[in-house]
Amino acid sequence: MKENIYRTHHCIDIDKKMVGKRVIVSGWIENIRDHGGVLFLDLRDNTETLQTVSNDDSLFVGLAKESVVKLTGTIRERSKDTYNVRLKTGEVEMLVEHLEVLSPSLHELPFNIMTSKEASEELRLKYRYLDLRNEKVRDNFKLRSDVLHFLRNKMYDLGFMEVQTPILTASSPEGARDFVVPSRNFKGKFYALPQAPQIYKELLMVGGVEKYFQIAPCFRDEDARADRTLEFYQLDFEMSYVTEEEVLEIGEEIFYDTFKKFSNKIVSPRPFRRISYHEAMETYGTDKPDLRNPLLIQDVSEILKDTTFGPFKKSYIKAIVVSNIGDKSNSWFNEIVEYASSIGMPGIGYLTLMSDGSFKGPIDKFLSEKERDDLVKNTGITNNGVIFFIANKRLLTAQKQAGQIRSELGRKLDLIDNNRLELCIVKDFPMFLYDDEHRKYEFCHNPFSLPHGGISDYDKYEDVLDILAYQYDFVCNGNEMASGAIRNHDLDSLAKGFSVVGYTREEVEEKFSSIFTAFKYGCPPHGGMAPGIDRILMLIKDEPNLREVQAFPTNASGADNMMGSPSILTKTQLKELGIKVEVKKDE
RNA sequence: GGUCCGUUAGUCUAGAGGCCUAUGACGUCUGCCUGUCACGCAGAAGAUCACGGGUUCGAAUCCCGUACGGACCGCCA
Repeated sequence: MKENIYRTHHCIDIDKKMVGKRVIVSGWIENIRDHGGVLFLDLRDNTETLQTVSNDDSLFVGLAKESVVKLTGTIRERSKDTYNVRLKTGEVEMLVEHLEVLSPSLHELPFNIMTSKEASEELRLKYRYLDLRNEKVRDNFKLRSDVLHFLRNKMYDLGFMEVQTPILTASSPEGARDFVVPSRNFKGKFYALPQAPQIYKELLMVGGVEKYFQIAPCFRDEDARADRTLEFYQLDFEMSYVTEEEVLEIGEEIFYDTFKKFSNKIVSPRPFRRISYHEAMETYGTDKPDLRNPLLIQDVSEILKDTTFGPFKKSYIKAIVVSNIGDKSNSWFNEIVEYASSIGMPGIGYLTLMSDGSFKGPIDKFLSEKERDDLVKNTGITNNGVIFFIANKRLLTAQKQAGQIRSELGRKLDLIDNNRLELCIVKDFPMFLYDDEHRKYEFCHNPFSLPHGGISDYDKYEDVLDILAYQYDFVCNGNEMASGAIRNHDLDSLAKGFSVVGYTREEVEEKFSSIFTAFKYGCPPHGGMAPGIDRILMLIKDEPNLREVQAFPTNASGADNMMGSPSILTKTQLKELGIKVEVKKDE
């Protein structure tokens, strides 16, 4: 370590070899122990804690923990019986000759530094700088730094070029709400913060950057969740002249190598399983399946198509078979029923297969002999197993509810192996979904994705819902980790897609004029994706929420009580921007 | 926009209509202690039980509303 006026050494460098040397160290007072005649002061710096000692009762008087001090003294060996094996400096101590308070701390702290993770998140975020003094908290950011370093190196090694794209950009229709920034020079106009550098990276392809990447901040003005914050970072990349598989292989390398290097968990081997969106919805009831959960969803609509049980009639019926839980208590099953009710299911049927081959359960009396036989034959249920039935007249609802029941059963039965990182790739997303509520089509994912058959798909399929796109998500343990696509660079085809969701060609050309103009000058076929940095870190560190891996996050409502943001502007600021604020009072 | 959960000294927490003049631990302050290391011992201070209203003879405790915090649904191409 370089010497300066504050230190000749960091604590970590002080060991037996230093005995007899006069050193200067600076850092925080972690603790003071007064034994009457001998006093200990633990000094913590960025690297380690060092015990210092004085026989002068007056030297440490009035000092508050967490004050910043500079200590000058001589290193001496401790007697063997007072070694502290928990400190790397534990065989030595400093006999303090001089103490200088560089910056005192208040005597009473908002929380104990060493156990800050036990304090409420609200307090931790308000005093994040104190929280960060806890090495366990700071570890996440050391890891974040290491992962960013690793990813950046990897992208350079793979031949990608780092390009930084604007933070002040244009608001775009479709997608999430934009955060907007008023313009002073163009009164009444606004910049928007990027939800992702989507357009820019495609323009880079047009500009001849064949392999682009960026560790890009993304902003979305939507309500947060444990795994969703207003701003987050993506390893955004895009490549020219590639097929879907080639992009997926790069993605696999990034995820596999990163998890392998930084996590102790078992990482699923490459290649990751490819699962079509259709299969994911049918088998897992979600487009982000947790493959650690061994339970699978089966469709029994055909077997029960003539059922006499009212709630099953004319419905899509999904089944989940669980082995060996037939002897669970009534209250256990009641909890499942309650859970089903809590997610809006009118009820959930279940049957237990008894050793004599009969079923036990409230809906057994509605089954015909053939239905019973077919269920046993087709579902693979074994003695003492239970079939749960999830039925709904809408396919998507039946699938999603079955997915939620699958997750709940997995949790409740402790079927999730927390020591694994199970990755898969969900692909072949439909280009469009139908929004029942608003009675219109909408893009399933990204409007700029390429349909499998290009523009000809719009002629090939009578129903646009049948059009599949080169669109893919990387999923790990039930979390969406990355999203990407082979993009559509054919203007007619793009415009066709937008027309399905209700935009005229003119509107599209205007709203996306940059890309619609650029593509007229020769655009290489291209595709890419964007792994979420924060979620990768969250999984590696097993943190329950994203905020634990962000240095200064907002709270779950999007407010920052440390900085006081969002905040009001002064009248002068507003005037300069030409903005008048009218806050409607709720009545 | 909606649903659910929470809010008690600086911090974490006990508390289930009268045992509350509110428990314990940590922290803070004072004193004692020459080998501790989350030192120990003795003592002290520190809480309008988030706020407003209601029910009740009586509310930290039950009800309603508000604020704040969290999880989820909607939303997140």
